[in-house]
Formats: sequence, structure tokens, C-alpha cells
Amino acid sequence: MTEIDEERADALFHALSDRTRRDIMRRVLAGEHSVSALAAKYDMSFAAVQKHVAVLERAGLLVKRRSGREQLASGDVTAVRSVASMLTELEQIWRGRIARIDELLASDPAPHHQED
Amino acid sequence: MTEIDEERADALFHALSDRTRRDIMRRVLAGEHSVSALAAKYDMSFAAVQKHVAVLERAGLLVKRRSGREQLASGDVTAVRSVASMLTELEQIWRGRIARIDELLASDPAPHHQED
DNA sequence: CTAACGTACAACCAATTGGTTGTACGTGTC
DNA sequence: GACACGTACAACCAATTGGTTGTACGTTAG
Repeated sequence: MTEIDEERADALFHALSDRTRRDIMRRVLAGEHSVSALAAKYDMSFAAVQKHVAVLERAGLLVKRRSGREQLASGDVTAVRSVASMLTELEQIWRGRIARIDELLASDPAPHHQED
Repeated sequence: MTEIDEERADALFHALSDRTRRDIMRRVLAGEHSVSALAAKYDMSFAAVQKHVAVLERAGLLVKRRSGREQLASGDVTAVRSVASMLTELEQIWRGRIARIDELLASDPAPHHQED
């Protein structure tokens, strides 16, 4: 369970850690693009772009749909949101820390050497 | 400018793409921990954990503060938020796509061969 | 049918990653 | 001052990454 989640998180963050892949995500979130239409946008081989698309697809950040001989890629916004929610989890942990500090300060204004 | 931003994004997503580093982030967002206190939590060498902390520090996700002979690491929530805002940017692009589709449907209910 | 297009994938390569051990150095403790 | 502790970093290693070229295969156009 958590193991699967962590694996998914690994894949999602890793997929987004490359600028070409983030750029592809911007395009496919804006609308459907065939793999070769995407490949035409970058100064690298078709195969390289196809591999980037495959990484994004494996991470679940985009889905492909066949249309004739083209494969149309479309960004999945729910996957993007799932990454955002992982960050929210981190934010919540931090909030907990701040809340604890606040409680401490409220119950005892100067527990130790802290005059600021 | 955008080049720097992309480099920063690379570093942030890459830093978060490892489960040990995400776990370290949870701990240091909850409170300060020395590098050796962190290292004690994982089944790997001190040097390995120290390198993970260095990756997070380089990405700006945590800061270190010297206290005696210990180096206390603390998570930086603003860096976490900056990652979240990158995802919000992606979400906005997607919203634009949906808005465009909605407009199209509103102005012309059946522009071409689309009967559903 | 044949040719061109769009895609997938294997094989290969240099660079990077995540791990190891070992060494060095500053900081407290005794 | 001597010693243990906490940290940093170099050197090394296997595995992965991001790129390449080449090949194969299904699909559409002539």
C-alpha cells in the first residue's frame, strides 16, 4: 500500500524532474498532440521524445489514444493534482510543527533561554 | 531567468524523486534534526544520508544551522510551496484548455462531425 | 501493391545516481 | 592534550538516465 504509493511518488517526481518532460506536460495539458507533433518541437531525435512521452505515460501523467496512425497524447490533470496533494501532506506536517510551537509558547511564555 | 527557474525546478523535483529524501523532508519539516540523528533512522551508511541531505540542501528544500558540533537541518516550507505553485501553473494550463472547449461549445454547438 | 508516415523498441554510449569505504577536520569532553 | 563525536568529502562501483542510431511493424495515401 504505502510501498505502492511511494513507488508512484518516485515515478511522478522523477517524470517531472526533466525540463523537456515538463514542457511536454504543458503542451499535452493544453490539448492533444501526436508523438511526432511533440517530437518536432524539440532539438532531439524522435526516439528521445518518444521515450520522454513513455516516461510520462508510465507515471500516469498522460494518456495516449490511437487516432488512425497517430498516437494522441493528453495530459492527465488528476495525476498533477495527486502530486500537489503529496506536497500538501508535507505542508501539513510543517503546520503541525508550528502549531506545537505555538501551543508551547502559549502555555509557557519562556521555557528556556529564548528572549525573542 | 526562465533558464534559472527550470534549473531550480529540475533540482526540486529531482530532490523529491527519492523516497528516502521525501522521508527526510517529513522529519525536518516536523522539526530540527541533526544529520547523524537522521542517519540513525535509515538502514544505510552515514555518508549516504549526508549526501541525501546535501541534495535537499542544494535544492533549497532544507537549511542547516550549526549548533555546537552538530548541524541541525530544518525543512523550508516555502520551497515546498514553490513546487506546489509549479503544479498550479500546469493546472492553469489545463483549465485554459477546458475553458476553450467550453467557449467553443457555447458559441457553436456542433462545429464539425461530433455528435456526442 | 507499394511507398511514406507514425510509432515502438532494441542496442549502444557517456554521464549521473545512489550506494559504499576511507580519510580529514572541527568541536566538545575528560 | 588526547579522544570520541559529528560532519564533509574524495574515490570507487553498479545501476540508471538521457541521448543516439537502426530496425520492425501497423496504417494511410497513391
